[in-house]
Amino acid sequence: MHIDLNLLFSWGAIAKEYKKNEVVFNEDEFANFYFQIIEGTVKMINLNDEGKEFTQGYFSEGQSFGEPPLLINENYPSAAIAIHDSKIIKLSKDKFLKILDEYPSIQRNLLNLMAKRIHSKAVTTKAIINQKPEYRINAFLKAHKSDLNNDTKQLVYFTRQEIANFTGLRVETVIRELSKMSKLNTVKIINHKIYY
Amino acid sequence: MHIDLNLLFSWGAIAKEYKKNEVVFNEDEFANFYFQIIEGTVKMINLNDEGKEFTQGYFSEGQSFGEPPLLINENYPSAAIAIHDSKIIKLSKDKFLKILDEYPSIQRNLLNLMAKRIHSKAVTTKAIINQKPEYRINAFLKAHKSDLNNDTKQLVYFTRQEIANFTGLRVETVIRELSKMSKLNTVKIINHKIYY
DNA sequence: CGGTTCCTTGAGGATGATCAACGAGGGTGG
DNA sequence: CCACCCTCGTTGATCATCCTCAAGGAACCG
Repeated sequence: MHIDLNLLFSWGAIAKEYKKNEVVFNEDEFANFYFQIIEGTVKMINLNDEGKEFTQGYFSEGQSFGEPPLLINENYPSAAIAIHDSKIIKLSKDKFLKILDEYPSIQRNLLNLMAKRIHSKAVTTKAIINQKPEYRINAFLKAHKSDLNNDTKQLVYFTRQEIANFTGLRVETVIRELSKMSKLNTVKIINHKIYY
Repeated sequence: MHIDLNLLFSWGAIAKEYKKNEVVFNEDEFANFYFQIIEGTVKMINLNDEGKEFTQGYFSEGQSFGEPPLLINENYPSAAIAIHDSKIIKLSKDKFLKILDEYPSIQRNLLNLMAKRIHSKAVTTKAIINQKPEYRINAFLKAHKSDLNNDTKQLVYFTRQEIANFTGLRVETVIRELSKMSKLNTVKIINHKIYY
């Protein structure tokens, strides 16, 4: 979902620039703003005690993120960090809630977006719980396939470290598992690049 | 969230009885109905290839479940099974969607519910990914604490098997971990019952 | 061409799963 | 009342798997 930029600006939203690796909000911080990406990419992550990173999701151009806590007066369960230089539009919580009230179609879009997110989180959790690294990686690759064309394998634009962060595995495990999978022809690896 | 029963009936909903262990819907089945529990309890689960069960959630009296696929034309990512004899109200998908259109306040309630679900799924995923059994169990216990009173420990109404299914661990691990935790006084175990 | 990020491989170890066997409690019907 | 059953809890031994640590190689970019 995304809300029309002119509408956002007319309600007093401002665009803010974030440098690569800059924090948009932190875990356990209270939610005060609606965020929508104009350009760039943001990741939502959790860090555990040992500093291991788990990625909840990536968001890019045209996408909003971090809405649920706005609706339920909660703190953010994860941190948001720009992974490229990004331009992000911010609107205060109360204005955002007013927009939802005034524009039923926006509220409906948001509802559908939430439904999609829940669905994909259920799928993700299911894959992660399945233990076996191969399942996790496969599920990740399937979920993040841009094109659903089955015939030809497509380049995967994620590093092995990123796949590890998404699947809760370690890089080395991802590497070893991917090379197993390439032997079984589940993926193709050409010149270190992954095709799925 | 729950929708007023009279309203549901006036739109043609019917109440159906389910026996203990009866399937309400299966994983990968297409979503045709809105479900709301009148009495009883339903669990949403996934089974992996080896038949190991992972619990996505429990739902009881007054709660609805399985809504997201209705909104996005998707199949169910998990199965729903009655864990007690239950009475559940069913309303067809198109009628449900019409209700959402006609009653903005219901749509808004659903939106808030979805926000809550996403939030708690994020928290769950975070805990599970944290690897360490102790974290997972602790997070589970905290999330399912009925009362937020910190002073006195309360009885936990889950079997060790259920905790295992929620956390993706095995029963034996849960048992061993719980007895470790009782030595550290994180939980109390009296006569096999868990207090947290 | 120097630095940074990413990928790769091996060896060793910790940990949770698995398997197997048994104990404990609660409810029901004879 | 007690004998049985069924579900739940417990314990120990062994095993497979993924993590950890360490070291080095490859690709890319200004």
